[in-house]
Amino acid sequence: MSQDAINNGNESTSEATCAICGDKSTGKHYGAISCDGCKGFFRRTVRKKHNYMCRFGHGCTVDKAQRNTCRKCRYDLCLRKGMRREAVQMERDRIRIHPVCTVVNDPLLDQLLNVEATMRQLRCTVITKTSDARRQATTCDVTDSMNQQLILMVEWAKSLEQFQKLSMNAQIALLRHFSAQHLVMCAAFRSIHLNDAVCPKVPDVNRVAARIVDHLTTPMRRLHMNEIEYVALKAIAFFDPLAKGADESADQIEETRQKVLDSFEKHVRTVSPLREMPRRFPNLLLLLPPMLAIARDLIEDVQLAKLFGLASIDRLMQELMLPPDSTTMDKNS
Amino acid sequence: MSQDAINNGNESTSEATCAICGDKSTGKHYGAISCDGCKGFFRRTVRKKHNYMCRFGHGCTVDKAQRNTCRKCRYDLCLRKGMRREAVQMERDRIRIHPVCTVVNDPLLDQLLNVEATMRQLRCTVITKTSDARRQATTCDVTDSMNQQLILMVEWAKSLEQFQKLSMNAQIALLRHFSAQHLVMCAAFRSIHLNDAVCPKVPDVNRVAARIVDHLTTPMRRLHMNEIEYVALKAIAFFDPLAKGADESADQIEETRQKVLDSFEKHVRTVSPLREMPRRFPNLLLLLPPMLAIARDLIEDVQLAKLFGLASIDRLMQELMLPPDSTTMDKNS
DNA sequence: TTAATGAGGTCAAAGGTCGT
DNA sequence: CACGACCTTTGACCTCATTA
Repeated sequence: MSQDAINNGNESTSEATCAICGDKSTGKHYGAISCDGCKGFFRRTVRKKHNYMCRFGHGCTVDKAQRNTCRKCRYDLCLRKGMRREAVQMERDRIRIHPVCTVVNDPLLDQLLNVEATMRQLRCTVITKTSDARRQATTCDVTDSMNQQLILMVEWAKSLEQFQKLSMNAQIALLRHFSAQHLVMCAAFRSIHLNDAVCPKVPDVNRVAARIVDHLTTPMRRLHMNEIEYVALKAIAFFDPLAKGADESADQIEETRQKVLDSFEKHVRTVSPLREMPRRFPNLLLLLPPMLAIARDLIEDVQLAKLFGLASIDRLMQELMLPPDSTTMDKNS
Repeated sequence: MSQDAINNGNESTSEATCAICGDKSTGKHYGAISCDGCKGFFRRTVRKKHNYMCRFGHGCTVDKAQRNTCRKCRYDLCLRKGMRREAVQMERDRIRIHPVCTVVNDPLLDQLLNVEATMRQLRCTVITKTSDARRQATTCDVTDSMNQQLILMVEWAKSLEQFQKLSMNAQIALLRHFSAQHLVMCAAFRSIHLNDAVCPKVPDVNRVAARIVDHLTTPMRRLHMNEIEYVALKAIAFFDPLAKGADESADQIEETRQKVLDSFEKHVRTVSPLREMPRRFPNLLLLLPPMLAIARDLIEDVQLAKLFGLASIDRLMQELMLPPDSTTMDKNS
């Protein structure tokens, strides 16, 4: 009887009781019978490489009520009771990729998204109108496609009230400054869900296309960049107070940029609020330098192509992508 | 049906509204839908065992504007709306061990700062050795100065263990990729505390110099960028996994970049955690695109200068700043 | 084949922080 | 010192692959 009582007592405590804090256990975790609390605590500690310090004398009681009072003593006890750091695995992929927030609550991002949707519809129209017949992908097609994109960019900008309010000079400056970046950014983002390359196999643009995929699309994919983040980043790149010729409106442009930046940051924090993906926001911003680099190479390519008469550079492309001093003797200017 | 309607009506307001004061709620706290203010107020009250008394007639209005007028009535309303004292837990372990730190506690940033200090000392040596006599600022002096900076950059990189661990190819790739950016970044940051321009008045480099001041130094000044932030940003720009030729070591480089990014972000949050300067961190990162743009212009200028024989391009500069295929028929190569 | 086990992840509601 | 906007941690409750 007494033996039974003693055995049962021992059994029931060790089987159903957390070896660390005495709470109800949910099985063996990382090598020790423990509760969900101590399990989670140990995993987070190992994953985040936490280093705790005891503010008292390393003799803190670790029970259900006080286990959160000192993390150092709790962690030490985890180890002493048999938990092993190696048993904690690498972080896995998310199970549910944020089913929430399909809707944006931010009016600014909302506006940008709406404009983007309008442009997407418009693109179909423009594209079918311009290159109606199915031809093989030639350099000509590529420049055609670029021209369409540039037309769309102008339309896109014009539908932004923040752009409308600017002086004509500033508007032109921003468009010129952004045009190549726009092409690159569009191509990169649109290729996220594609398996193959961005562009048709034209050797001339192939170099740029490959870099877009390697330097932009791949990182975007890795970051699971979504459309909201895309429109926000595009607006930040577009409203550049340093754009050549926009000096007088720089403050106004900067103000818009800061507003978008603010909404952008809030959004990213909401979508991936966790320590799960820290650095997500800065990493999205770090897409901008390579984007700029590729855009500049694209401009050089276009200049070269023009120089050798390899591409049909139309008026808009000339105006937007090539430096003003390179303008050919144009009667209209 | 009608009940449902009524409930839904109530729900929608009670979901987003603090049951105690009517402010915007942040969820359920201690048993009642409430705002952060009432949540904090209730916790402090319970933890500190406060006993309030109403100086009026126990009929005080508790709304967003007047909730701080009478603590007794606010507390009573908390209870009446469903908050439970038992839901407030005991004090936990501190999250932040380091209260305030004027000194950098981050080993990574510490390392970068130390290397920077060493380089500063070294610079004096190099400069006095190379341009010992006081000559007037000529194009030659400018290229001399650039050469010195490049030598320093190589030394700087070599003292970083994260750099030493890389393959030779990757090391060269990073140095080549960064050289022009290094010149621009150094110049920009060193000019923060200067009143006049960065460079001597040589027309050739004047264009770049002016842009450095306008596009980088001025924003840096406005952001009150400090040295820690400078070394961190420099490291982030330097460890670029997309550097041409560093592909095999890209993962290693990316890892270093992410570590610096992490420390950088933590630092900025510590130094200006305030509502005062939100967006400080992203704005520091947004210095990178203009930095890159100017660096590329600088390279073009150097190429032009070389083409017209205007500058003495020495071996190191040739190796680091000019594209590999532009190498002149050099006996040594 | 199914139930149990122990990895993983989720997210509401606790916690704490720190400029005002 | 209190307030409250903002950020982190906790742990009850899930999913999933492997195993008995």
